[in-house]
Amino acid sequence: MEDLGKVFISERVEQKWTSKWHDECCFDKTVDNSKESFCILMPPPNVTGVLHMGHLLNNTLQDVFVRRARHCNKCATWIPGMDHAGISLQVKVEKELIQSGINPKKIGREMFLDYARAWRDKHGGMILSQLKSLGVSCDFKNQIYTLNENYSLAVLTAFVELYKRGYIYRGKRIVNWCPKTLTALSDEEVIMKPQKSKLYCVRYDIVERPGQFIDISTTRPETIMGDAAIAVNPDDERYKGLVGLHCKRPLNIADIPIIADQAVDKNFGTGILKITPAHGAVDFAVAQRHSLPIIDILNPDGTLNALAGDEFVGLDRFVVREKAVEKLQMMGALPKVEEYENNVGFSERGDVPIEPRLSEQWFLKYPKIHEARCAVSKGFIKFYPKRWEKTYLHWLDNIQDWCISRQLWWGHRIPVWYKKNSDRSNSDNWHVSVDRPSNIADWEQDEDVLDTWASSWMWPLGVFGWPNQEKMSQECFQYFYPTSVLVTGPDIIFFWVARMIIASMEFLGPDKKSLSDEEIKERIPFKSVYFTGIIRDKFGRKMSKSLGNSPEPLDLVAKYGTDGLRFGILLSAPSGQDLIFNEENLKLGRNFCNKLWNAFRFSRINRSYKPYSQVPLADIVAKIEVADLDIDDHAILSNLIKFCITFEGQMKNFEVNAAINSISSFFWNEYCNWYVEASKVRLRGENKTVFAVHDIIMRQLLLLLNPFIPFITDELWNVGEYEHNQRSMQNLYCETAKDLQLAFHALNLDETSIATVLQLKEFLNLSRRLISQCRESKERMALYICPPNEVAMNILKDYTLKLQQLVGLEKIDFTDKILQFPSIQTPLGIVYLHVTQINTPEEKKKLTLEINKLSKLIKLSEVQLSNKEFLSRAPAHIIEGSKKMLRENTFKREELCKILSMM
RNA sequence: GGGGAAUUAGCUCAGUUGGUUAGAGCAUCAGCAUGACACGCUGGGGGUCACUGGUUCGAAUCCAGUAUUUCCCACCA
Repeated sequence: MEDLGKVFISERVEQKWTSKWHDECCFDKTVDNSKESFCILMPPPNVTGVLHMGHLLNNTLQDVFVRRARHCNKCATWIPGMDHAGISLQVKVEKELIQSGINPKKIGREMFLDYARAWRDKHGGMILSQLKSLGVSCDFKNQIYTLNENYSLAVLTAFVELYKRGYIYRGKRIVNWCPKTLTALSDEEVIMKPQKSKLYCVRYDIVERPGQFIDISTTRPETIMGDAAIAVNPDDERYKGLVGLHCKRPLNIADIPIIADQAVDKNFGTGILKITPAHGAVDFAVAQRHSLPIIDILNPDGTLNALAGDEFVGLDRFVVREKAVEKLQMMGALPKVEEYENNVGFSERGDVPIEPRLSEQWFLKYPKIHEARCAVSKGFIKFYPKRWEKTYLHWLDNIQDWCISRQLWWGHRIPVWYKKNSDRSNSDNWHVSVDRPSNIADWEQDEDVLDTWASSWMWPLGVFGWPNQEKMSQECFQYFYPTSVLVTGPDIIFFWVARMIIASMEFLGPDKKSLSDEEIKERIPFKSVYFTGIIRDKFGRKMSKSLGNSPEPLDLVAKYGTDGLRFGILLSAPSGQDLIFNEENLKLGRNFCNKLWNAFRFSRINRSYKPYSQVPLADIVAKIEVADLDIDDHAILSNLIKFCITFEGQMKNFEVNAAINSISSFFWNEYCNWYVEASKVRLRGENKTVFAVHDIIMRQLLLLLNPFIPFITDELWNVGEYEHNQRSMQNLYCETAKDLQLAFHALNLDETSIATVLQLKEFLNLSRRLISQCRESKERMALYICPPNEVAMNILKDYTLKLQQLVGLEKIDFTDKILQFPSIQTPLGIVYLHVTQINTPEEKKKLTLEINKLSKLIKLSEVQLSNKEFLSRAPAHIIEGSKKMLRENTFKREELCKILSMM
């Protein structure tokens, strides 16, 4: 065996294993019909993105799941991809063009797209290569990009099909308009932010009643010029007489009617609402009901147009707000201004307030809402943690039509052509098809592209080549669909998760108006959804570029090693909760790896016989001499099985954090701190059985740990020569608890050894406490033990050698007398420490304290056991337990009292 | 306004259907070069389980209410 250094140095092995895995095609998609399939689709990162902590967590989890699946004898694949990131990329390219003096709007669509593609090729896709270096085990040869020809076909086919099925329509409606990126947005892309603003009270004169006026509250005086009416609630007694009259619009002066509409809230402000049909969703609805004119005073970029009147034309909306206020004040039409906090919608990408704007867009009325609902509520798709189901269902219950067109160039261009010089509002003049019309010269294509999410929602179908049947079978759709688990953040539950489910319900299989439960089950895109937490900094803030509170993942790799980083991040990720990032945990991850490294070094140290070649578990077990097995061997092997059962359950339920803690606790506490230490005495004698037990534990740990820390485990697996000819352990089978039980059958493991070892542990702990309290010098000391019975005596006698080693004692002796030494009670008897000088008052104080504590417990038990209700209602084992405790504590107290009386 | 989640040691969190004296890791304190590991080992201290009621023989756990924190949805008057 080669010489391993004291410290595990991650970077020495990472590169090697990354290339090895990919050279050996460990992660290539294959189909093995004898095995269960397992498939994860990577949520495609934005082509514009760079690796951040969220990706790290998300992809580490996916990697853990897929690697674990491979060890569980599943035929597993993980398909990576990349999202073209519509607005995001377009904004980036525009910025770059402007910086180099090019007006992106003027160069035309084709040239812009050339620039965009060039940008993508140069800067795009950083993440995937960064992920590769983090050890993710996806099939990099099989990357899907949302603008690929095949994938685009899926996106466009979906559009065309939905149009044919009557779900897509073109409409002139109020949409969320981003004046910065000059495109419409979906409701989901609007972020509400609380803003400190002002509530202006504006005075409108009543035309028919000179000298009379009404006051109206508004936060947006710049839209007054677009007012088409003034509305009150029909039930509002105060204003009943006004309905049907007119009032004077104070800016861009005109007479506008006073109308009554239910949409007005009597209790807000003065109870009067100004109606600006082109610039508010409610207002637009009111205007439609009352056939009001629509006065659109805004340009797409947020400046005002001629309809606003000469004095405002060309000015920005916020400049106009100030000017309007000034003017109203001069006119005496502004009786009151109050400070006011309200929520304002911001454009997610542009980060400016969105403008509700009337415009013509493509809308989708969601299909298969009921089915998408059932898929989750009936448990065909399981959410982890389950509570996100409510959020999902609530969204579906309140779903609004989706504006899917974007006024951008980068993306999937809407597959609709209009007859040249014809009326576009008449659908007779449309050609809606994946293929362009044959006499293309007579047609012009819709200028817009689809919302990026209207392409990513096809992900589970598109990656498998839908709708092309040939491609689908080539991509093994039948075998891998539905995919196993989707790992993503809850922040895109509406954007993406819900929509993927809807798309799958609608498009998989024949077109049907509704689906049976069986059909829903067949169409689900994934069986489980694992929602990760959101990574926050230690102040609980989201990690973001603007706050600068996100560490650079690759720096962390350099500091803690990839394995340490992976382990650390999972350690701090309790399931179902946001996680507070703490670099301390990464240190723990690194330390864990180092501990594993050294435990391995220990298990291989000083071995005279040759390393194994190709070692199946059975061969190692066969090296054990059953007669040589001692209590610790029995206990550690029994514990290994117990721990594996726990671990398997946790992994099955996606409790990664808990699983890591179990494995860490078994490895560190049971194995390193107890078994390794206890076995040192026997290892002096080249005990084959002990070597074999170490080997079994190490081998199993490496297999179980591999999904979490793939580099170090593969390295050790090979150094340890569990496999001959330096093969990676990636696709090896990991024995289950059941397999272990079978393999250990011939060993006749005694499970009661676990309890006995627990007693020994406590005995040891208490003895050590006594020693550390009363230690007089660095010399080794002597203990005298007074066991309460034969059984305890025998346990201790068998263990004497180990005890001496573990406590570092000069001598252990047994006694049946009460000695004048400092003492402590243990489950295996009273222990006396031989000292030259005893501090009697101190000892007396200690004993009295202990006696008092016992007395309290005894009292408690007595009270409980004298309670008739308790005796008649509590289950037998609880009563028995209480009695046993009373007995034991009474006995203990008597013992201590005796010692005390002798002092 | 509607809904979700959280509240347990200084910090981060476990605590399974109520049941013996509430756990872990980190931090802290003390000790230790003990045949892998100081990225380590050993031991100690530290909790009125947010609060108030209720159900129960028995409540961190179940119920009701209160408080605080937090997230999501709705909302440019």
